[in-house]
Amino acid sequence: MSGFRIGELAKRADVNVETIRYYERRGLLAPPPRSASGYRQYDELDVGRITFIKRAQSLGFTLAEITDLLRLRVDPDGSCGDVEDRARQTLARIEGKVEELARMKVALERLVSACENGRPTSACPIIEGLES
Amino acid sequence: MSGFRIGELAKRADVNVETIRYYERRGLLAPPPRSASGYRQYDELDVGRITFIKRAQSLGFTLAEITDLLRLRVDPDGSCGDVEDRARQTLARIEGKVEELARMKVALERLVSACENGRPTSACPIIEGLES
DNA sequence: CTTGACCCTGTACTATGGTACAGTGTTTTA
DNA sequence: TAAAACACTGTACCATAGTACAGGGTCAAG
Repeated sequence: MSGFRIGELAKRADVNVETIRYYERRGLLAPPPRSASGYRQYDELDVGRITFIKRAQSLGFTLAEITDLLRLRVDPDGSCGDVEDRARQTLARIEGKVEELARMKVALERLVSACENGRPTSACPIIEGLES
Repeated sequence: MSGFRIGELAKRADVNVETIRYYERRGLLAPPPRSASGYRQYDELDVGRITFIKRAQSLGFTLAEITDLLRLRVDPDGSCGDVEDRARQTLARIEGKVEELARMKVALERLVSACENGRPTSACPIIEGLES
């Protein structure tokens, strides 16, 4: 319930202490209240905020995009659709990457089977197909 | 047919001149022959090599990984078992990336489908889902 | 025969997402 | 009460992937 300091928050959110201060500098975390001696005071909600940042990051959002997302959340005029649009854009990007990786995978699998057939490695028309 | 200089290669491969020299420094492009006056001489194949790098990069490979891929393609002595090993390692890496992207995709899809337009952002399930 | 476009090397700078001190002050614990 | 552990600010540093000069040399056109 009661507040804790940056080291404890770092442990709970499983990030580096420096990362928390970095997020504050970047504007991803609001400057928290300070104790009499100047120590940052955090609470449970801050764990959630960092979790949010880390999750969003793992979903392919940059810190700049996450800053936008966080700003949208605070904005009373922002609608859920705005966030959905951003998420859909990210989704499209991810799908494109998956498709291209699948193509690359097929090309490499063929290369491997060409090696198994004892073909000379100098002749590698499959990967060269990626060049055009 | 005939060779061309770095500016022409940059245009054809749609990259910056500096990027080409950077790739050469990084070992992604072999140092090309030089003209009498010291100008780098390129040919059509170099366009393909840069396209390959850019493609692989768009698939999420770092330049270090692409260096590996290129070594696989332009093998020094054609020891097929060695090449096969590297190909399999690269394949495993690709599969790992595909899985990672698939996880991101599923998470985002779930959150997007839970999102109903018209809700205020304070009640957006994408944001709520990311916090917990 | 000079101007402008191009190229050379080398170094410095950019952005992103942090991480690592240095030097100092504050709590905690043995 | 002293040392360890933690916190503070500020600055420097890391990797990645380039980009931008500075201060030259080269080459074709007018």
